[in-house]
Amino acid sequence: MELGLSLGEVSRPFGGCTDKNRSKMNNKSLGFCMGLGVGGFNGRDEEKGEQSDEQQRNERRVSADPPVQLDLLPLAPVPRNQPSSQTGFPWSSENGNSEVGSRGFDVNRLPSTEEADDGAAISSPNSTVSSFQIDFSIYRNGSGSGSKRDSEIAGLNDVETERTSSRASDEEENGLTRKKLRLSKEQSAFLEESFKEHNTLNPKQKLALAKQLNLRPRQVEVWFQNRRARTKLKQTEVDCEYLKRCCETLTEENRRLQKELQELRALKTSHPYYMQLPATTLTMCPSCERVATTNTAASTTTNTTTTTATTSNTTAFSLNNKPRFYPFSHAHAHQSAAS
DNA sequence: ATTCGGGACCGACTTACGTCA
DNA sequence: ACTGACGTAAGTCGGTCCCGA
Repeated sequence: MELGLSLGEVSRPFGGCTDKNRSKMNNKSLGFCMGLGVGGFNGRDEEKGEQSDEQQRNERRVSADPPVQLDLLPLAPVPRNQPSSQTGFPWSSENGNSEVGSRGFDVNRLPSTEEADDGAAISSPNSTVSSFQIDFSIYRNGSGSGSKRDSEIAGLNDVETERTSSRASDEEENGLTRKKLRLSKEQSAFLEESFKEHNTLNPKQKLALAKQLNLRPRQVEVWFQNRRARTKLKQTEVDCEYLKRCCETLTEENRRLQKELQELRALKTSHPYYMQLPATTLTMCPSCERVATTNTAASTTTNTTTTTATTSNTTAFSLNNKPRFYPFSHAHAHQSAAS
């Protein structure tokens, strides 16, 4: 059994928040998503025919123990298709233009040797690179708006690039562990955008991204893995904070109810005949949410007012926001007036 | 139809590097 | 210049799934 909470940009935290579901909720909505996994969800095989094996495998994994999902906060709509159209991800365009186009900055790799790294699919006639080309080379000469640090990070000049590449390749050739190299700001931003589109990659997407960013497919894969891990960690922290607040709220509610119970017991003690009412049917006014008895005992309703009914719905965890019913019903001025 | 081995992928955990205060 | 904290790229391990023999 799984209890899942997600707050913020929900990135498929558990089965109920699948990409598909989220796309129905204006995709990357900001919202709160709470789930209780009880198993038995059965609607995951729809539209499988249009998905790659990888996507299907991902969905199977995610929905293995799908929860009952509860969205607690309104979801802020985000215009659909914007990221896709702006960034032109390879998998979001099928115009068949397989031209590689611009060359990326070479941070970590020797492009000539990388093609064979994860298979030869890059040069496939069905390459999805197509219109996905962004000329990252504009960042290389430091003419952008970046600071000195930015230009150091993002705009590796040719000398640095050459040095970096040769260093990496030298170490790889020597069989040593390759030094960890930071992705450029633009590479990270681009990966980030694609992550917003798909937080998992199929092999096609991975290869296309790798080619576009001039990275090894393995680097793209690792980046997405780490990105998912970071998202999950962040989400856990947020959920933790939220649950903490919920706990505090419930503690406060509990304390108040205990106090109220004491008061009611005291009331019962001081008015021993107060509870000796015949069985009644409790009804509630929809406007003021106060309760009154409706049978012959209705005439016995009192004007005693407690704070309970009016405060119960201020609690975050009041069940379904339904007011509670108390046998010590409140006086119902307009109800009696109507009768 | 079932079993088994291999490959691909993932999450979790860890390591190590780069950056910054 | 040095150092510790932090972010993150990358390695490792175990689990799952799929596919073909």
